[in-house]
Amino acid sequence: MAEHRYDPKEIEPRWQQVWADERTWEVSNADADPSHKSYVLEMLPYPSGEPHIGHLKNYSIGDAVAHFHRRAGRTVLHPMGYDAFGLPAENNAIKTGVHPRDATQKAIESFQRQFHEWGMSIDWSREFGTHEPRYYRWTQWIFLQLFQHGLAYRKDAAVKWCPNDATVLANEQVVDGHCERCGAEVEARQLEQWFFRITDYADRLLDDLDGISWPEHVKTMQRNWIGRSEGAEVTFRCEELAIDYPVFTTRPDTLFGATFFVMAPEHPDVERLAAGTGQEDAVREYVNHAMGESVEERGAADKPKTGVFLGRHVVNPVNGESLPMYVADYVLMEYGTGAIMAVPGHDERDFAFAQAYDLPVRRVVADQDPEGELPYTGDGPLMNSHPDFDGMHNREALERIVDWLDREGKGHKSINYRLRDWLVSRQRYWGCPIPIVHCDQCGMVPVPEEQLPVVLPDVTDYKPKGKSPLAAAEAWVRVPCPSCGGDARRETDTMDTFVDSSWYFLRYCDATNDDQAWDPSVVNRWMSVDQYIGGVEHAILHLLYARFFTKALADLGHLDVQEPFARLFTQGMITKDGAKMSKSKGNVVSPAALVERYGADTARCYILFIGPPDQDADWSDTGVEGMHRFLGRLWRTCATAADELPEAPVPDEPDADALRIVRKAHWAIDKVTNDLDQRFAFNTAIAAVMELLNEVTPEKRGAADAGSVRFALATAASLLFPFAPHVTTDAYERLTGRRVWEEPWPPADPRYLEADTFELVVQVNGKVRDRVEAPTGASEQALLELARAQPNVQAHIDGKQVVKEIVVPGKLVNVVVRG
RNA sequence: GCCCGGGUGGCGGAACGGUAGACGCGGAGGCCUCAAAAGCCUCUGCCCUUCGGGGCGUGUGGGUUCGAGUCCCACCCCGGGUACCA
Repeated sequence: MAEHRYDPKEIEPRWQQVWADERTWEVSNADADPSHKSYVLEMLPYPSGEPHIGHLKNYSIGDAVAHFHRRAGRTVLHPMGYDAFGLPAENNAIKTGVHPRDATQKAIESFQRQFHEWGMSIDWSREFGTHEPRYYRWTQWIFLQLFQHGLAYRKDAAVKWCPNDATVLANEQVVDGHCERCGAEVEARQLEQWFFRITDYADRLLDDLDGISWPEHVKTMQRNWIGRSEGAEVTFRCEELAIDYPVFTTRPDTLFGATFFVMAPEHPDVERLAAGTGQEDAVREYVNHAMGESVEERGAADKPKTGVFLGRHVVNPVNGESLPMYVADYVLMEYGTGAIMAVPGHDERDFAFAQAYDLPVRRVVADQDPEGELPYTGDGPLMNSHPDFDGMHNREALERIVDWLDREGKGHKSINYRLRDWLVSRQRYWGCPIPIVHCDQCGMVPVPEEQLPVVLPDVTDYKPKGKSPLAAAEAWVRVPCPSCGGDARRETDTMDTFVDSSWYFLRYCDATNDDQAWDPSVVNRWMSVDQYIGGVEHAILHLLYARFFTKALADLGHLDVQEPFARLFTQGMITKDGAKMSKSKGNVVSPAALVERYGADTARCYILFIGPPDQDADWSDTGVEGMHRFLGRLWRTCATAADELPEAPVPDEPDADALRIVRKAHWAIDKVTNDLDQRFAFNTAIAAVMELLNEVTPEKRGAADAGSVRFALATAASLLFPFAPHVTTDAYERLTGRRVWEEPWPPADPRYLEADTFELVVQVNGKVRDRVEAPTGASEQALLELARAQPNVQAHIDGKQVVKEIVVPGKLVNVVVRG
């Protein structure tokens, strides 16, 4: 008899070849029927170097979901592509002179090879890179759609500038005052840039979060980022200069407590306010200093409050009081109106400023203790305000005061957002060109659709110089104006790469369409993505932008869905020895090395077995060995059984040993199905298959008949298929002659889920005192009698008074005694 | 500071308010072998034991309950997000 040895190096390529030859995972748009389609998508990779362990986890999760959905009878769209534009390839080009396209292409090939070696069930007919003209042609088309509908615009604004990458950044790309990418300290600059009007969608982006199945913490992060605040805009007049200054406040109920007024250093009126007051020099000096501060310095929370008197006053509209005006850097120009009313009694920042500059503090909201410590930011009845409002709860007074202001023309309800418009232009080379031509006569002219794509030209110098390297491609820049035909120049900025990834999920639906970005009738049938899977680091940027694009494109009539990702799963990080893997730490686990040593099935299974996939997990080298042993045992047991045991059906009345393993098989079906369907509990699903196999090994299965053993083993292979597709396919074929991916997901037979007897747990005063075999359908009375008959139970209740008896049918009995 | 997660054996982790520690790793002993590798079997939370069993155990302190890792209150520690947003 032939010795069976588990050899992934032989098994895995053999089945990968079958899947490639037969294009097993391709789906036709004709089969996209909303009643049974499933769109399973993992975030597309940025192709740089080799795939890392996080990719393996991401795509192992996605592939398991895709397989499970397929075998549950759904038509699964499971595509793959590459987010290929971006700075790392360009920075590499500056260093080495290698064209970013070549470096990117090399990385893409490495990703492609490994995805194949991992056995991922991907529809390769829909593959693309976002750097290919056949893709970015449509990125440009979308830009023009937004431009033509006023959602893309150019304006001069204070923007965040990364001096190292020599480009502007979106607000979302600035982390603690530093460039998200390179870590350099970000500067503020006044520049004319391109923006997308995402703020128009703030309310919808907020409201529609309620309708999607996303992790609550991701929704919370988006809500905080959008930062909707309800309040009022209130007008304070500077009589000396006859200028009205509106301020935004969320606490109009504290208007009577305002004792001074503060403007941001960037406020355009600061200089003219100070003019002629004797404060000019002090103000100018302060403003210059504030402007010179880095974003990080200025943003430090514990920074002492500083500011300078402007020499002017404004009138508080509710009581006519005259309030001194200050300029202080704790007020931000980009939020609200760039000016605030200061209520030191009920705002910590205003209080700190008042302390520093010896300004009056007035309590206008009573605390539990009316003379309690200030500042008090909580609620309570108003005091020291106005006879009409004193004693009224501040939340009610808030409404009344705003109504009053409105009637008097001094203010009105208002809503403010933290969200800013999305700055999308970049002064860099390796990105999608913005399809706009600047003409002295006609202004900004969109490149006509039929001339798309505007192809990214080759340049020799990628180095950023404060303007795009494309500006050096003179022959490319100079074009006739599409409108008047006169001399004109192309826009030389490129788009933020987040633009590329904000619509790729739409292109997958109709990836080979050369006539349009997509056919709406096709997209409407595949979308929304049923299950999206990726890292939580994209909780704000990518996910917010993609939602915005989807809504904007829907408004323009190009698709019918409002939300791109119906369900989201965010995976945890894989660490090594508790630390993030990095080349500098030398603790990188390479998927390629893993697959080489153990095979893809082991690598994929272990990464899912290691713990709940949404949590961080620490890599263990010995843990992988264990998984490899398990897969080897599974394959060997199946292969041997296929050779040695005759083919036979499961008997109608299996004997005791057979019944045990058939029951275990159905238990495992039930468990794995639930773990996959209801939760993302891959770790416990795999553990259930391990338990099943442990019952069916030759040493453990006793006298079970061949049919029952074959059934249990085939079931184990079938259930493990979504995680370890090669070894299970091979084992299943040996046992049944059929292809497991063509088999429907097995149903659990309820007849086998419940046994004739169960183990009754007997407690006395909540402590387990015995366990005893009991018939499944026994009455409560019968269970009680059985329980009390046990000697050890007797010993614990003997001589004591039975106070109460609890019976949980099918589970336990608890006898409560006293004395 | 605020908002989320999370604290369970030597380790990763299981556990509808009902047997805490499934499954795996690691460890101990054994089988097979001339020997090894591979494989297989048994045991493995801590303490006590007359070997029947008993006591203690899920970050800490309270509470609810016949019964709490699970629910409630207060607190401690770790991780993440966010922070002059008026």
